[in-house]
Amino acid sequence: MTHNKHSLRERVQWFVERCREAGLKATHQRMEIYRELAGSAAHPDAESVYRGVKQRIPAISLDTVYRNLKTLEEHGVIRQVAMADHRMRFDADLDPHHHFVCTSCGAIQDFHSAALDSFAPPASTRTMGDVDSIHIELRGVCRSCQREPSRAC
Amino acid sequence: MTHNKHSLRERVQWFVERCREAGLKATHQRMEIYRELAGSAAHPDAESVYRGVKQRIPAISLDTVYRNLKTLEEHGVIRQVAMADHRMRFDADLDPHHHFVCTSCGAIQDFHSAALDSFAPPASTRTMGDVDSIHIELRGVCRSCQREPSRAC
DNA sequence: ACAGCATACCGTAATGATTCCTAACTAGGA
DNA sequence: TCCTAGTTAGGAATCATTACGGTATGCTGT
Repeated sequence: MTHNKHSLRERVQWFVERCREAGLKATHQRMEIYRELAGSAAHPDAESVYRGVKQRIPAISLDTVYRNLKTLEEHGVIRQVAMADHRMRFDADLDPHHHFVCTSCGAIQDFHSAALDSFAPPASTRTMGDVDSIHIELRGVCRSCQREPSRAC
Repeated sequence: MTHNKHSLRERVQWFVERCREAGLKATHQRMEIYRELAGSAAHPDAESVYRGVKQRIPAISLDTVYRNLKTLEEHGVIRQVAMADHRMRFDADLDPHHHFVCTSCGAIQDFHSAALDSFAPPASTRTMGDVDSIHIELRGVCRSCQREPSRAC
């Protein structure tokens, strides 16, 4: 299930074009890594992406997954989402959106908010530096965890 | 330099009371760890706290620092700040505030926003869970790094 | 001040996520 | 097809973080 208005096929095609522009080779492994990420709404970590891709490319190396996630992030094709459980997660959706993070199980859900999209940094941040991106996160306990406090989602 | 309206002495005193309430012993090491954190506006990671405390308690163990930071976080006395560079940083300021993160040197600066403090989560998040807090992160390059791109802040 | 008990401490070893190394391989252009 | 810079696989290395075992210390009641 995708979490984007474009089909997975369209997004992979878009991805290939971005790779060309960036001078990156559109290798089989690289495309499958992107496809795995774009096809998941769970904001998976590197290990999860690895497991998913491994089903289609059994010989894939974990390092290849890490290397490509890092490369793609550097080129702005995907985003990193920092979590408190010292695992980095990734997101292939570059459209403006925000995250609801469950402080109990760590699950991340996307949501949209026109009010937040139009948030302007207060004047007090001017002296700190130039803002490139804004990252908004709501924290709370998700419904599943409210029902079953012991279990992970 | 503190980043809080209360003096360091007041905050340590408050900390000791919170420890008592939580049934935690207010040991020398624990207090120094908190003091180190509360006295810094740099949101240090565990290693930095360790180095700072070590100047006053040379025999302190790195594990003691990690264990106490974790314990204090579990008791809500300090907060964890997740970073994309797979190191967790800590913050002794529990008042609502947000962060400007330099993508070049990793420095974190606090800022406040009354508008966000009173922000009401959109209806679409109702089904996800109950929102406890809103956390905003601005990413960009800080003034120091703009001047000296090569050096860390 | 002192005993008893739980908790916290230290040093070190282990774990888990991430990155490095390098020889072999591949995409994409000439 | 051929060349070559970029990429991969696999294992070893690194870094942050946590677990363990033995010892020491803070707290409570005497």
